[in-house]
Amino acid sequence: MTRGDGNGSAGVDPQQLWLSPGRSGRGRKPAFSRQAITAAAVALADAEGLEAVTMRRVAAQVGAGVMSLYNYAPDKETLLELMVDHVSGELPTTDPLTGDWRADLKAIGHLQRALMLRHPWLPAALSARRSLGPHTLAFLERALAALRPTRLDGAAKLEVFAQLTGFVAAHVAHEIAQAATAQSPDRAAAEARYLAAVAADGHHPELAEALAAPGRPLTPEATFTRFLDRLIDGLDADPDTD
Amino acid sequence: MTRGDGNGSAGVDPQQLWLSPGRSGRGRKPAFSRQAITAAAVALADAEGLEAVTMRRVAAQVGAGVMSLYNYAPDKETLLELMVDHVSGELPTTDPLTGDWRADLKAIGHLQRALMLRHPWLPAALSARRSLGPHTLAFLERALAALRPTRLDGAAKLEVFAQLTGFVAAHVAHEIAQAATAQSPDRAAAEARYLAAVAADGHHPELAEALAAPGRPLTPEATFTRFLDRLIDGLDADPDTD
DNA sequence: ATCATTTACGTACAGTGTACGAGAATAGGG
DNA sequence: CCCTATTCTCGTACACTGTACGTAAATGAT
Repeated sequence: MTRGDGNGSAGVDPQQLWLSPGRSGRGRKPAFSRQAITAAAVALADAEGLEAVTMRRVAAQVGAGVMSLYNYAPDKETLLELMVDHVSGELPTTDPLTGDWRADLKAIGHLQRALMLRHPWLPAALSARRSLGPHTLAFLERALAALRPTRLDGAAKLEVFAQLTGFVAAHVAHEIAQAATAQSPDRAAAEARYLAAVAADGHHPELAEALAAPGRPLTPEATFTRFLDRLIDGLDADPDTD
Repeated sequence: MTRGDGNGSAGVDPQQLWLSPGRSGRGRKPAFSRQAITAAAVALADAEGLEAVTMRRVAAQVGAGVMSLYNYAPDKETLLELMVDHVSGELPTTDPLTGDWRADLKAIGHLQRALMLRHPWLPAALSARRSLGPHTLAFLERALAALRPTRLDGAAKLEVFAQLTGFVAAHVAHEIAQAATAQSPDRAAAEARYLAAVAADGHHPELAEALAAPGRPLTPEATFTRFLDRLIDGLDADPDTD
């Protein structure tokens, strides 16, 4: 019992998903499509957040029976992967590159951030999910092209892309959380009150000082740009310089 | 629609948790403790992952009835916050700082990474959770102290800490996922086969080349250090230089 | 002893993902 | 044209989730 979970010997290709829808013409015609189901799930997540994406609600959205969804995705995890790749299709992959790999990489980071702001559930859905659907791959291809002027080896380029994506996701998640508390006055007030109390207890002098001298607030955009620039400017074109 | 999501009017202090255990002596004595319950939940997560942390299993672990847990934490979300702060207590906060703020910040990053590797559920639990328990605050205090030599204003220091934490979490999440697939031979083989197929389709020349010239593999440790150094070395001590 | 207060926890309920299987639709072969 | 294999739809059922509610027990103050 418990779950059987058995990661021991599942043994199915996790990427078989992306290959071969493979209709053989025989049998009943599908009444829905992966596209439609995925799009419905995305619409639901956009409107009400990731936790609103339940099999029942997605089914209702597309007008299908709940169990019919399982003909298009073997389980909910997979549906989430489909969602991630679906919205990744919004990322442009044909704009010309400038040839300045740092500038190109920064542009890629900004594209990712914009996508995540448009789909606030994306950072959460992305974390720990490592799927590589066609749209994700197309964007990866573009990032690798941007990195061509560097002399990084293949593994290092892939690592840079993963790192960049993770960094942007972490930043946007933080950004969204901050915006959410800022938009709810009572929540913001409660947090401010709590921090003030902590600062007043005498055990957190640095925090007290930081809160006392906040500085002028920057736009999230500016903060993101600053950190992204720092990260990318720090990257080295040649791996063997240290 | 779009974002409304309806957090509209919850309105309870989210930080009241950390203040006032406030026993007035009256009434039945508690048979358990927040500490014990939190520790049990952490042990469960360490052993079987975050999804094994259910109220029923935690209760069984500490020998309590399920509903008794709700006397110690108002809901599961809160229990997760308690868990985060609990393990944050493992972070040292009294080692002397060197005065070299970059080196100190790097050390802080390495401490965070070590903690997350010890508790692999931590990156997931951390993402989108923005609680500030006493241990988290103590560590924040330390980070602020490390940043004292800079001329950053308060908000910028806090931002640096949040950014660093997010960066480390993203990296470790990636690192853990990678280690997991590497450890399961069939999964790794399936992924390799899939990528090889994609590389062979002719539409992903950059990916094909990257896979063909992987370079010698680096340890996760080395990769982390490299990126962390890049990020921190890129930080500026003075906010007004651009 | 009474009473207000606090905690313990059994029961119950709405909601989750999904296994199973019965029925409907389709296409090819006789 | 029926037959049959195949593919799809989807109702029902089950194990499991978080937690609201209510009752019973324990405690300190009066």
